[in-house]
Amino acid sequence: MAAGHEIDELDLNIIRILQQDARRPFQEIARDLSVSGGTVHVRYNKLRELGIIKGSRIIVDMQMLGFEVCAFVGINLHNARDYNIVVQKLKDFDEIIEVHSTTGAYNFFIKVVAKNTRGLHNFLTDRLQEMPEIQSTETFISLDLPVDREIPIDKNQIIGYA
Amino acid sequence: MAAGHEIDELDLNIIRILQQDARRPFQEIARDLSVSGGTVHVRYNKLRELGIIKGSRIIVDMQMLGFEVCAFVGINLHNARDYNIVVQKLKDFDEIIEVHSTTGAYNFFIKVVAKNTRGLHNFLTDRLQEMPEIQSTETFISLDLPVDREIPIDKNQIIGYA
DNA sequence: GCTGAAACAGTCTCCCC
DNA sequence: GGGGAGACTGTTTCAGC
Repeated sequence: MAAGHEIDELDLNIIRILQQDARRPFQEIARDLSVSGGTVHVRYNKLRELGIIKGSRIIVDMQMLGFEVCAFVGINLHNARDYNIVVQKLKDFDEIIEVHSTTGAYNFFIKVVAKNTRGLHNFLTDRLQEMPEIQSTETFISLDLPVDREIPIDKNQIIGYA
Repeated sequence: MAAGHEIDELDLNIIRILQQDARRPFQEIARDLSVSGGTVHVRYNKLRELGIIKGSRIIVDMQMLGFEVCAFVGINLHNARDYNIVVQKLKDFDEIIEVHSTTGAYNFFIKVVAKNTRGLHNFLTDRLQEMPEIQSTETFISLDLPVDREIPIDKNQIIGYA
């Protein structure tokens, strides 16, 4: 990390709090951490500029929004050099919310949401498997998500951490 | 959905905006959507009470926080009825940020972060594969994440949506 | 169910230490 | 680099429609 941008325990505490609740007022955070609101603000801006904090999102209930099904799909290409073409095409499918390029048995690993199993089936057969670059796919439907949490930052495993 | 709690286009627009930036002031949202700040506030409270909005998180740069490696691990159990025991044990590993129970070739599919490949290797061999309930694992290291986005809610696929 | 106003609280900047 | 003051802005409640 660039000189003069070391991350300290205060930064980590701010991140830790905002990982639980991104809308938490800086003043409240300041009180919890026994610093002034201005300090929290300055640190937050620094973390955003450094790119450590990339943004924020509300967490929505997928099922209540009508997406009953979540699945992972392993994708094999005929030709690994179609990488960029395939990424571009995958981006155009709204159902796909993550595309990972992976080592191991698949070229890509994608996370997909669908309204129901029929929607997933249509997506897989009519759209994904129609792509000429794709050789084969394997689907894993997520039936339950017993653990879903943020990356732990308590461990001081920080680059540039003093 | 319970009567009297229909979700309308205004609710969806509020969700859509907050999915991009959870810290966006309600007043700004109100101006964008040509309603009063009070209305946005009431709608937000309703969506939280209904559980459609479950919370919010900042998005942090995993790599800058010292987690260089992200991987998916498919897990097979000797005995599917060890489900609960295994979930409990997996919860205790800080490296594991998602545990999915899946159909297909694996009983579980987990998402793991680690400091580096050595950390991942230690986790897999010394800790995960030491669990007696686990028969086998298969690891897919995520080398790149070209797509990472929120579930689309533009499509009116909402339960109870008028 | 929404608006607009009013009281309260938080943001954000800046100057001083 | 942090604290505190101050102007600005947002939050939250509520009477009135």
